Amino acid sequence: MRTAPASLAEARRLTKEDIYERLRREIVEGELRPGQRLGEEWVAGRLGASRTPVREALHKLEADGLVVLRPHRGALVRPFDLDELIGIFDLRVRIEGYAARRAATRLLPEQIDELASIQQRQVKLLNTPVTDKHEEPGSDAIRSLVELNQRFHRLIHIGSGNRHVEVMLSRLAYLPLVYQAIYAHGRQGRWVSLYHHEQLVHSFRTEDPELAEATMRTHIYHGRQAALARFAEGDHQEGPGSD
Amino acid sequence: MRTAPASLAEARRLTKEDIYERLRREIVEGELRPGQRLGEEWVAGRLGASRTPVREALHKLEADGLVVLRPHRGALVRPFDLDELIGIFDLRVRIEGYAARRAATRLLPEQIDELASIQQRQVKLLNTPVTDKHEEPGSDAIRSLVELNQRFHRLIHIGSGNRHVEVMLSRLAYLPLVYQAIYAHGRQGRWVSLYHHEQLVHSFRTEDPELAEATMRTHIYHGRQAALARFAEGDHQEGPGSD
DNA sequence: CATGGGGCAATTGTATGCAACCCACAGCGA
DNA sequence: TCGCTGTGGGTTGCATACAATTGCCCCATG
Repeated sequence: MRTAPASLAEARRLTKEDIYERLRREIVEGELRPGQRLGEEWVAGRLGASRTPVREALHKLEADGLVVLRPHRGALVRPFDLDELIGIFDLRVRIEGYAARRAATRLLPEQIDELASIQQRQVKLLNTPVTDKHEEPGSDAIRSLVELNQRFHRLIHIGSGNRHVEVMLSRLAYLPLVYQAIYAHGRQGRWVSLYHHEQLVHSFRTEDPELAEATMRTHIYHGRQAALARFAEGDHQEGPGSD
Repeated sequence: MRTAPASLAEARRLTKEDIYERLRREIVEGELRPGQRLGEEWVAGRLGASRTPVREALHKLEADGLVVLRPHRGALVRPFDLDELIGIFDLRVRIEGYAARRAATRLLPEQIDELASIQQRQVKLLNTPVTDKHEEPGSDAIRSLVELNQRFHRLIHIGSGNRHVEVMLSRLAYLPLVYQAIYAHGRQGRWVSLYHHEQLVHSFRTEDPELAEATMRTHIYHGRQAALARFAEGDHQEGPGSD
C-alpha cells in the first residue's frame, strides 16, 4: 500500500481535499487576504497540481462563503464589511444559543467531562508565564488556544443532536475575522471567555437549558466585541495591491 | 449572437446550472426519491451531457444537503428522518423569526406593496371554484400557490438585509418534505396560512418588529404541523427498490 | 464450513486540450 | 469629441482519456 510512506519527501500528488484544506487555512488565518485573486491556473501552479482538483476546491470554498466565483473572470477571496460581521453574530447568537439549550439535556457524562477537560487545559495555557510571544497571532500558544476553543464549541454543536447546526455554524464561525478575533481579546477578555466556558459546563452538569442558552448568548456577544474591535483596527482591508 | 434562438429545438448543450436546476427540482418535488442512486455516468447519459458538468452539479447539491456523495461509490438522494425534520423547523423558526423582525424596520414601501400583492393573488387563487384538481400536487393551481409562497418568504429574507439569512434558509426551506408540505395543508390550513401572511404585511406597515417575529414564528410552526403530517403519511420512504 | 486474500468490475478522481465567454481597448465613423 | 464595433488576451467551461480507489465475488485453505 502507498497510504503510509511514514515520513518525508512524499511526492504524492495533491487531492482536492489537500488543496481545499490548505486554501481554507490560508484564508481563515489571513495569509490570503480579502480581494486576493485566485485564478485556477495560478493556484494550480503554486501548489503543483492540475486545474481540476483546484477547481473543485474553489467551488467548495464558494459554497462555504469564503471565495467569490466570477464566471470567466477568476475567483477571489471574499471581502466583507462591518454590517455583514454584525449579521453573522446576530445569527450565531441564535443558533449557538439553541445548540447549547439542546445540548444541556442531551450531552452524555463523558462528553461533559471532555468539555471540562478542554476548559482546564485552556486555563493552564493562560496561566503559563507570559512572554510577548503569547500575543502574536502565529504563536503556538495562541494556536492551541484557538484550537481548543473550536473543539469546545464543536462538541456542543454535535451534542445538540441537530446536524444542521454544525453546517450552519461552519459557515458562520470559521471566517477570517471571527477566527482572528480570538487574539483580539485582551488578557482579561480571555479570562472572561473561559469563565463562560466554565459556566456552560456547569449548566450541562445540572441539565439546565435556560442557563446554557443565556450563557452561550452572552459568550457569543462577548466574542462579537472582540471581532468588532479587530475590524475597527482595519486589519480586514484588501490584500496587497489587488487591482 | 447565439443567445436568442427565440424558440424551439435549440440543441445547445447543457451547462452545469441547467443540470443543477433540473436535478434540484426533481429532488425537491419528489420525482427523484430519497435513496435513489445518481451515478455521474448515469445522470450524464440521461440528460445528454458529459460527466464534468454533472459532477459539478452533484457537488453543489451535496453542499445544499440534497444528495450524499460517497467517494468512488456514487451519489444518492439524501434520505432524512423525523428527527431531522423537527430539527430543521427548530432552526427555521429562529432564523425566519429574526428575518421578519429585521425586515419590519427595513422594508421599503414598494417592497411591502409587493408582499401585499402576492398575498392578494394567493387569496384569489384560493377563491377560485374548487375542482378536485386543486388538490393534486402537480396541478397548476398548487404550483402557483407554492411559487407565490416562496416569493413571499424570499422577499422577507432579502428585506432582512442579512445575506446569510438567505443562504441558511436555502438549505432549510427548499427540501423535499418541506416543499411538499404546502399541499399537505387542508383547505382550512391554507386560509390560516394566508391570514398569517396578511398579519405579517400589517406588522411591516406599522413597523412592528415584535409582532412580525411572533407572527412568523407561529406561521412556521403551522407549516411544521403540515410537514409532520406529510411525513407520517410515509411519503418520504426510500425510492424504488434502491438496495 | 468459516475465513482470508487476489483479482475484477464499477465508479469516481485527475490531467489536459479545445471551445466559449467576458472585458478592455483600439480604431473608425458621425 | 463621443459612441460604436470588433478583435485579442486572459480565464473559465466542457469533453474525454486515463489513473486510482472501493467493494465484492470467488476460490484456496485451514
